[in-house]
Formats: sequence, structure tokens, C-alpha cells
Amino acid sequence: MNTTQLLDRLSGKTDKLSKSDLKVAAVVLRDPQAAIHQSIAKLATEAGVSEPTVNRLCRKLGCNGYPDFKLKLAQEISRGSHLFSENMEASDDTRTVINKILSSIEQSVNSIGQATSPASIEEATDLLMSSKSIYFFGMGASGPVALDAQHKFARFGIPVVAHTDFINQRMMCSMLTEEDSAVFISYTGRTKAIVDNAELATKSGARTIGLTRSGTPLAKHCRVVVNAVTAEDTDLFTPMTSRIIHLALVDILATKMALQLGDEVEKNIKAIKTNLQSTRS
Amino acid sequence: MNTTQLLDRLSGKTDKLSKSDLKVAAVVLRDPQAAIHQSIAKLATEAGVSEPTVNRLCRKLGCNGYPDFKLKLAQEISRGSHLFSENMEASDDTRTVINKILSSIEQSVNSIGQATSPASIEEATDLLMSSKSIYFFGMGASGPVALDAQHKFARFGIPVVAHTDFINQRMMCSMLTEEDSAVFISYTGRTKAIVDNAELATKSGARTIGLTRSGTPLAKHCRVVVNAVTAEDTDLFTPMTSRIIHLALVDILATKMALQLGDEVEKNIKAIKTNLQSTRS
DNA sequence: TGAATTACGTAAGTTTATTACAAAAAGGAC
DNA sequence: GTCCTTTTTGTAATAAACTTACGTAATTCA
Repeated sequence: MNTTQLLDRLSGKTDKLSKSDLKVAAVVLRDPQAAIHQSIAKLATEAGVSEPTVNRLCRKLGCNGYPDFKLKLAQEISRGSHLFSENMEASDDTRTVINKILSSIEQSVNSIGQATSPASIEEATDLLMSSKSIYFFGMGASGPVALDAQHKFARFGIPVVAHTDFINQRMMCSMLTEEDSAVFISYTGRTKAIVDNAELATKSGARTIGLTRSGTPLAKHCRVVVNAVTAEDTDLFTPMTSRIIHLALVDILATKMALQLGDEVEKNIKAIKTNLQSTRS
Repeated sequence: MNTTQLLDRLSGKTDKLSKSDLKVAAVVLRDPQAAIHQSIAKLATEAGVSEPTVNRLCRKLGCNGYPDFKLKLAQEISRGSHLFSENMEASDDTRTVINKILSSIEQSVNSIGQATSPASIEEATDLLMSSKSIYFFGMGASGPVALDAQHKFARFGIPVVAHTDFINQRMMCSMLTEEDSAVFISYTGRTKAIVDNAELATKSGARTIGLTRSGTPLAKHCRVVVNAVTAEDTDLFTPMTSRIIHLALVDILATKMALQLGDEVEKNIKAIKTNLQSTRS
């Protein structure tokens, strides 16, 4: 799902726009806010072209007609991402860098909202809740995510461990039982080491859950897959959004679980909070 | 700028909505995303009312007809500030839980956009870039953040280490020099252990940077403070958004640094990428 | 119970967007 | 340059969507 396009593409850099298309684009770009409140007729007149020309441009840009174009444009403007999800440039000032990063995060967060199926979350939490113990496995950028998950799930009173070390992971995977859950975290879903470990865990009978893009090798070796997709795939910035997405998914799982466990958890949390007070200055 | 109206008002709390209005509202609220792609006819049918009823509701809500309503709704949805920052309830279904979490993330991300001063980012990156080595310190929920930062900054060719262990942190802090940067990560800014370590590091002459709420004890002991604030402060969910914010700030720092370092970094990244290929299946 | 008010739907009317087709312009080949 | 092909653009007809006007049903309050 491409999240940022219209205003960029209207500039004509990525698409081959005809003379008339550019006339329309110029009008829209001059005041996008105004454009979304205009009818196709007004816009066409203002740009000095015919209505079908405007309509054709909309379709060329991937929209389903003019109203759809207005809708998408409105969204793009409101989320402030007209700022871009083009890439960073060395000339960007700090404020711009901040905005670009934050808006790319927002976009990814938004997109998993749509990509995540409630069913998969439910399946995953069902497995986790009834487990004797839970293991999180992640390597590289996903290592910290696994550790974060460990920290988060620790409050539930079920034994939780995260492993980021290949050998340790392997050891654990071969020892898992039908009552253990193993969560494998990987953005690419293609890291051999983690795929092999997931396969091993599944063979051991464990309840394997993949936090990864569905359709990848890792996904194939997991009982349940929680789909983690991002739009962007830039050299420099790929790992950024992927972690945030993984964390968000972990949050969702943990929250769902907390809600289902109910009172028990709250008691744990209160106890933890009380004991943490003394560590504060 | 009032950012959230339509969806709130549709709930009927602020406005007096008629029976039919509520039927329409229910349909829209159930899936706003779908609503904006529907014609007034479909929506009316689905809600079991007539088209003018829908139209009248739109006007009642301050819109200039149905298309205008769709437009405004689309903007509201895309900026993510819809859906509640109310708390979770045990009765929430999975879709609702997902939405609540994601929107609370979006809100926090949005708010640091405003709270973060470009100046502080620049000061911090200036310190980091000219450092002989960089240390990240975090405990508890901030531990994984520190590790993540380590992973991220490793690409810059400067020695980077993260420590999550109190004793190890203390050791390092007492050994730091004027040419080393030490980044302390803490949401509360009041965890004694980390505050003490920051104090120690500053005494050692190190370039101390705090990723924490400004005004806290930790902030006082750091040369540069990158302000990390969140709005919410719920028992159950505090740690969630704070980590995301910390990560976002780390991303910003890393990106800013990458941009300033330029070619060098790209070379490193290419090399890393190439070498990672062989680990993929 | 009855009058007044509000809510609602039907149907007609108007605006808006789309499609089909034809004319014009641009680009190539000879 | 001329002819042919391809692309671009506009005109006109059509269809879809939205709005308005009006009349009926429901509700409220006396």
C-alpha cells in the first residue's frame, strides 16, 4: 500500500505527465487545500483544460476517479505528509528531518492498522495465554524488540525469556514443548538463522508465532503469523519503521493479553509499581 | 485548530442526534475508513434510512453536504487523532484494541514533533559526531532502547556500546573522557541508578546527553537534553508510548548524523547490506 | 385528545463525474 | 516533407451522485 504519492507525483518527477496534465498539476500544487473543495469542472476551467483531462490525470495517479483523488489528497494534506516521504537530503534542515521521520513513522503505524487482522492477534494471544512459558527470538535490529517484549510480558506472571544469540536460540528451540510459545521476530522473514530456528521449534512441537511479513520463509514455518508490513524500503531507513511496527504489534499482543487476564495482571502491576517507587529520586 | 470533531460528535455525546441519525452514526463509526468511499445512497441503505437523512446529519455536524463530510472525515481519519485516547476496556474487541493502541502511538509521535526543539537535536548530534566513542545507557524499559541505539549507530564507524546493567554502566561512567559521549535514556528521569550514573559521567567530563523529560533530575545532570514527553500516563500503558518516543528520537539523531556524515556512511551501509545477503534464505 | 413541532421519506431536480467517440497534435519512417 | 501511427485532447451524451421541495408520519406538550 503506497502511502504517499499524489503531491509528489504531481510534480512530474516520477511520472510522465503531458502538457495538459502539468497545467492541472500546477493549479493543484499552488493550493492543494483549495483544490479539494472544487468540482472537477472548476478545476478544469482554472487549469484551462477539459474535464476528462482532469479525470484522466486522476486515474494516471492511481486514483479511482476525481472524487477519490480529492479524498486521497485531503488525507495527504491533513496528515502533513506532504512534507514527503521522499528521501532525506543532506540539505534538509533539522526541523525537516524531524518531520520526515515522524511522518514516516505515522504512516507505517497507520498502515499496519489496516494490514493487521484481528483474527491473527486473537490466535496469537490464545496461544500465548495458555502457555507454560514464552520465548521471544530476534536478531540484529529485532534483538532489542525481543528484549522489549520480554520486559513487557514479564508482568503477566508467566515465565518469559528473550534470546538474541543464535546458539542460545538454537538450544532453546530444540528443547521446547507443546506447552511453550515461541515468538520469532524478523522484518525480512528471510534471515536464515531465524528461519532455521523457527523450523526447529515447530518440529519440537512448540506453538510458533511469527512477527513477520506474511508469505516469507519464516512465516511458512510458524503456526500463527502476525503480519508486519511496511511500505517504504529505503536503503538508509528501512530498519527504522520496521522496529516501530514490531513494537506496536508487541504492544497490541501484550495489551490484548492483559485485558483478558484482567485482575491478576493489575495486581502484578501494582506490586511492581510500588516496589519501583524506592528506586526513584 | 480543532482536530477531532466528526467522529466524536457522531457518538452523540455532544450533539442531540435523532434515532435515524444514530443509525447512520453507528454505521460510520463501525468502519469510518469504508464510509468515506461510499456514496450517500449506499450509506443510507446500510443504515436503513433515506438519503436526505444522511445529508441532514452532515449539515447538522457542520459540513457543507455529504461530499464535504466525507472529505472532513477522511482528513480526521488520516491524521489518526480519531479513535480515543480513552483507556482500554475489557469489553473492547480486538479491532478496537488495535485502533486504540495505534492511535495513542500516533498521538505521541505527533506531540514530540512539536516538543522537540531542532536546536537540541543539533547540539546532541554535534557532540555525538565528534566523539571518539559513544555509550548508551538505559535500564528497564529503556534497556532495549539503548540496545537499539547501539545497533543503529554501529553503522557510523564510531565505536558504540550500550549498557543496561547498573554495575557495568557505573564502571564505564567512571572511565569516560571528554571525548566520549554518553546518552542516558529514561522516561521518568527519576530512576536513581541512572541519575547517579549520569552525574558520575558528567563529573568524569564526558559529553552527557539525556533522552528524557526536561526538568527532571536526570535532565539536570546532562549537558544536553533532548526532551521526551508524552501526554498519557496510564497505569497499564505508560511504558508503551514512551519507548516509541525514545526510539523515534534515536532515529532522528541517527538520521541527522547520517546526513552530516554523508558518503562515508553510505559506503558502510552498502558493505553491511552486501554481507547480509548471504545470511538470507 | 389535539395542535404544534420535529423527524423522516418520496420524488423531482440539479449538479457533478464518467464514458464514448471524434478531432487534433505529436512522433516516426521513409 | 508526407503519410501513417500513436498519443493527447476536447465535445457531447450518459450516468451517477447529491440536494431540494414537499408531504406524511411520528413525537411532544398542553
